[in-house]
Amino acid sequence: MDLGKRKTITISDVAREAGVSLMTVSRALSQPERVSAKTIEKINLVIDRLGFVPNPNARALAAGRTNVIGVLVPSISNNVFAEVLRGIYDVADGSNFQVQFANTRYSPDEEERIVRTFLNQKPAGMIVSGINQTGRTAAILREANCRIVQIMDLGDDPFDMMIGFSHYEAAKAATLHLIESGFSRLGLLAARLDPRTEKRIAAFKDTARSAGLLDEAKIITSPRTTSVRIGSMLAGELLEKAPDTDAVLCINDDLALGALFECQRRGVSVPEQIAICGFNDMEFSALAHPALTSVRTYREKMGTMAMQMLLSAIEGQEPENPVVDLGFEVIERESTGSARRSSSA
Amino acid sequence: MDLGKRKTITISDVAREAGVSLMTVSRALSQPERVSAKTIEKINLVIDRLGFVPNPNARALAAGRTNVIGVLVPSISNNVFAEVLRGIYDVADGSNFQVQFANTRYSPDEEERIVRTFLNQKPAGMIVSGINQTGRTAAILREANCRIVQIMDLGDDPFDMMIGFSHYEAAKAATLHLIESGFSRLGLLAARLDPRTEKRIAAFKDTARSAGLLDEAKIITSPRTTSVRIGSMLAGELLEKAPDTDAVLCINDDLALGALFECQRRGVSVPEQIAICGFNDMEFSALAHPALTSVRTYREKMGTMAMQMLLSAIEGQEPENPVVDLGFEVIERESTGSARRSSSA
DNA sequence: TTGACAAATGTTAGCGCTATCATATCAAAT
DNA sequence: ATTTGATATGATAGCGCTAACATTTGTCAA
Repeated sequence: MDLGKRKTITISDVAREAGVSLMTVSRALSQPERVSAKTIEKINLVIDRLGFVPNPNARALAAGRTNVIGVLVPSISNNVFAEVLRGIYDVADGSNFQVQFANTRYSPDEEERIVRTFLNQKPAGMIVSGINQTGRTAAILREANCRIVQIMDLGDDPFDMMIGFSHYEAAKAATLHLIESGFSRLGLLAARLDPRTEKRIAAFKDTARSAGLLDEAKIITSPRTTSVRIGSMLAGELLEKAPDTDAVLCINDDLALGALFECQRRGVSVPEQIAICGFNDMEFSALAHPALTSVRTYREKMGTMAMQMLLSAIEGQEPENPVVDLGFEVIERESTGSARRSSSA
Repeated sequence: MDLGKRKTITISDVAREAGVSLMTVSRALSQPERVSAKTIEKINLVIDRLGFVPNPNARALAAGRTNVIGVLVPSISNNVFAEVLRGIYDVADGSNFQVQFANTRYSPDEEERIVRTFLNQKPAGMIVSGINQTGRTAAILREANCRIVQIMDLGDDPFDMMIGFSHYEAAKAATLHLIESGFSRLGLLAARLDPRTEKRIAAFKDTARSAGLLDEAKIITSPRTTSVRIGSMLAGELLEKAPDTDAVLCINDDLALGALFECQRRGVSVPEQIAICGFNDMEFSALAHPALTSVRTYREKMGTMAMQMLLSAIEGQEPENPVVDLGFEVIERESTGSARRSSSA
């Protein structure tokens, strides 16, 4: 490896070679409309010949701002966030802005630390997950000298802009679907108890209670990270503790898939003996056998729209509505399909 | 939002308040061992009171280097890379280094562009995926003034350091497993034809051919992004075009899961009528019903080790061996389980 | 008490770029 | 020709920090 210090090519090298002042080169780079076409062409030729590339650090220092968009999500390995990130990157890659990403590992303290670090780099904008920041994090963000989009959830008091859906309403709709399908001995599987999961759990409990169908013994949770394995484990626990359960709401599709596999292993037929409803409608849910009922959420779209709102706002174009509700949809499939039929039979 | 420009607090503000010179503050921050304990304490008090945070751009500009580690992977939504990234972040989060991540979308040109951009920020190190960069990208990387780790694959001529496994050997082992299990009408499902996938395909073909079992009609591929859905589609195609197939190697576990679901939908029993072998041993493979045979690869470990090697090298500690082969393991499960039994029955 | 040496702190000069203001250039209008 | 008002370009002063060297302070032996 060449560790020798080839002299870095700077804007002044380009200026000298092109026979113009350094400021003209700087303008040619960042405000080309203020430089004559002839000069720009001349400069670009030199830039190509020298292989010049501007130093973003010097730029940031001199300008007092960057083209960085800071993105904070709780987890990187959770597919839900991976899809949101994909949406974010899809839009960012077509812009001049650079995404810088960090994961909080579901820790509010970590989140606060990262927010400070990011803000220090004078980002052009930030995307943060959820509405349950600590008071201090919230205070820092409200004072931040950049535009902010909160994603994944909805609330009354956005820092700036917000795009998400109501976890409570979505889980309520799923629970109602089970009830309306004729199931009455409702179970719940949940893992990774973050604020959004808790809202879904609350919705399930409230809705089941209202229908007189709440049985706390059928609620199985784990603080561990959600996964197919945990889904199998929780389902096993449910089937043993409360074998009379006739339908189970899984707080996400990983758990639902794990639950489906566990039922298959135990010879418990889905949906005849137990119905399964997932959450998020991940790709595999439609393909599983039996296909899994789930609540569709718009994860990639959340990412793209968040980024679009942010970029527009940075460029001075205020969104008509700073809070966007992407909604959700209960997608009924085989795994909750036959309750009415079998009970009416 | 407060868009007013509260004056930024700089190192000189801290120095003045603490009654020391600006350089002492700078040292207290980056080389505390060169400052007396008393002075450090005094400075830290002022830093806390003022809420000072160093400006990373100024730091980078003055020092001519950053604490950024650039990470390049082809895709963000592919679980395989998400797991590698998790490993990388796990190590990075415990260090002073900051990960900056970009995805090349499997495009060599995009990769070249991103490498240029990254290198411009004078990163402390880079992690790049694979060994199939374009000539120009390779040239740039070899000249780069930073340490580099290549991940995901293995090759003879590392830019600097390398950690991965042999895709060819792993797919060969999987194919041999099918052959040795007594299957003889071998199919292959593959999607997303990147260089590593191609190596696995080549290994399957070579190995099947050597055994006199290669049937090109049983090789079904798609250039589209790998997914459970594509797995189902390809499996459907295979079952229709070559219904005599008795075992299928899927180039990754997403495809294998899709194939399993498709077989279940069509009432084709696994492994009695067709055996399925996946690749990567994702979490769900062990849990599926029947459990999926797969080739275990060490994705998170690849991330953690890559980062550890990189950080050690940056700190001047050369690895004993710059090329690390993480190996693989064929994990035999139910989905390829009963060939010998059924054929001997 | 004095030198000698290390430890601690200070001074100075940039890093590569942009903001800001100043100046030059040029076409069109007088 | 001369004024005018844009348009294009230039000179200068930092942005906030660190490298490199310079100086001061402290510690110990003789």
